[in-house]
Amino acid sequence: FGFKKEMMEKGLVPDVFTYGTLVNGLCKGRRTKEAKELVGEMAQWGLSPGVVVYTALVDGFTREGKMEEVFETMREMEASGVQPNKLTYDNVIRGLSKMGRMEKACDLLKWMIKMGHMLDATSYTSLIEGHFKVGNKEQALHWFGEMKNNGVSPDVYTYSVMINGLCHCGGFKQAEHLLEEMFAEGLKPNEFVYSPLIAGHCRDGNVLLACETLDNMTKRDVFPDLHCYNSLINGLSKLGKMEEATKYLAQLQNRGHSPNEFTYGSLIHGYSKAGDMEKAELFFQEMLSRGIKPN
RNA sequence: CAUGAGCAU
Repeated sequence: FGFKKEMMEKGLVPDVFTYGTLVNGLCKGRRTKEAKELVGEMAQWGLSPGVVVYTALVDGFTREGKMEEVFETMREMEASGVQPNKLTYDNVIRGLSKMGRMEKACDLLKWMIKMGHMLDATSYTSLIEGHFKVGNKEQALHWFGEMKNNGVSPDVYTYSVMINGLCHCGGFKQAEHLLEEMFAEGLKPNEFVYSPLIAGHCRDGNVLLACETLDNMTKRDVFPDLHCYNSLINGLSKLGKMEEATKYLAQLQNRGHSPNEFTYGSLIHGYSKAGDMEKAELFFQEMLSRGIKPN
C-alpha cells in the first residue's frame, strides 16, 4: 500500500491489475471492509472491476462467513453486467458449505452442472467438507460417489477432507480404505491425509495404530510435520502416556520442528491430569521463555 | 490480478 501511494505521487495510474492485487491481499488478510472500499474507489480512475476483482472479493467474504455480503457482491456484478465464472461460484459454494447451508450449496452445484460449467475436484471438495461439518456422513459419501460418476477424479485435497471427515465420525475403517484407494489411484498422500488419521486413531484410543501411522508416513518419505506430532502428542497426553508423549516431543525437535502452543497445551493438560503439576509448570515456563503466548 | 484440506482447552 506504500507502493500505491508512491505510484500516485509519481503520477502513475493504477490499473485493474494493481487493484486486483491489492484487493486480493486485503481479502486474504481478513480485511474485506477495506477491500470493498478499494473496489469502490476504482471508478475514480475510470476503472471498473472485472470478474477477477469481484471473485477475490467474494473469496474474502466467504472466508469471513459474511454470506450477505457475498450475495450483495453477486447482485452488484449482475447490475454492472459482469458474468460470474466457475471460480466465483466455487467460492459461493465454499461459503455456503462453511455456513452449513447445504441445501443451497447442493442446489448451486447442480445448477452449475446444468449450466455446463466444468466442475473439478475443488467444487466437489467444498461441498463434501460442508456435509461433514454438519455431521452428514451419508451425503458426504454420496457426493464423493457423485463426483466420480461425473468423471471428476478426487485429488489429494478431496481425500484429506474425506479422511478427516470419516475420522471424526468413527469411520476409521473407511478412512483406511480410502488411503489404500489413493495409492491405487497413484496419488501420494501428504501430511494433510495422515494427520487426521493419526488424530482419529488417538481419539479412538488406538494410540498404537496412531504411532504406526506416523512411522509409516516416514517410511513412505512423507515427513510428519508439527500438526502430525501435535495430534499424536495430544492423543498420548489424553491417555496419560506422558513418557511416550515426551519421546515424540524429542523426535519432533530432532527433526527440526519447534513445539508451538498446541504442543505445549497438550503436554500441560496431560501432566495436569496425571497430577504432575511440577512437569506441567515446567512446560508452561518453557513455553513462556520461548515467547509462545498461552491462550 | 482471483477459489478447496489437518492439531490442544
